[in-house]
Amino acid sequence: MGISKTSEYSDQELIRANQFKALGHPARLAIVSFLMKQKDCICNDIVNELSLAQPTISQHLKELKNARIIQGTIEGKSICYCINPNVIADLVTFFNSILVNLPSDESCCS
Amino acid sequence: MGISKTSEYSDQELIRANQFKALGHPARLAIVSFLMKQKDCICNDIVNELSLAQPTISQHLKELKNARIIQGTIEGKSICYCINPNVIADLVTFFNSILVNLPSDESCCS
DNA sequence: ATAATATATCGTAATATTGCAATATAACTA
DNA sequence: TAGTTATATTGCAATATTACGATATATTAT
Repeated sequence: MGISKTSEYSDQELIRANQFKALGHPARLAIVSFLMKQKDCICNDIVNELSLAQPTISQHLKELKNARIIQGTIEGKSICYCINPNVIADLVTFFNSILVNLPSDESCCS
Repeated sequence: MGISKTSEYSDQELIRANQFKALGHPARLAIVSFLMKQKDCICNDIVNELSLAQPTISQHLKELKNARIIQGTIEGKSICYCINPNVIADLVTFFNSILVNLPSDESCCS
């Protein structure tokens, strides 16, 4: 009957939720901000930048990578991470479509 | 030295992370989708819509409300929830600013 | 081959989240 | 007032996340 009463959640919903979950931790958000500020690829200056141990950063990077927020390529003995522009563009579209679908008058709940 | 080596995380980062955390669960995302589809305010048809118990929905609504993603107003004996357009607009801006700051050529990590 | 550097994985403790039954609260209704 | 409906809160078990030391892997340098 409802969104999840029949099928649980759709793949789309699960993927989307996973993207937000990945962004929903200050350390991971800081990693994204850092990658953004650097313009070009940054490898593990991130470890020196955040006050977290290397395995912890590695774990956070893995989650961001699973959610496709970032991507990494091997660059000699280090790894070059950067933001995946497609996912970010997709998120812009997602929020824009919410905005567009909202009632124009904000009379509701105000 | 780093983002969090001196001060932990900034208020902005914590607020932002909290917004994403709120969106980072399929049930809460389904609530947002549902509110979006309804255009006007929906109260607790949500409970009938999702396959979760009423206290669980109430808890999820609380988290969305804390993160300012939704807002609720009392409407007689029920409560009218709807999406907060300001936060959504702010998120559009957030992701747009990431897009704008990315290097134009995607040579990096490709 | 050995050492050094960069990163990932494993195991595990501490903590947080999720989901719900039971119960409380608040507002209408008869 | 008592009953009903809509929602919130509490308490708690099951599960997931976070952080990190120890260790593994992979690449480059000597």
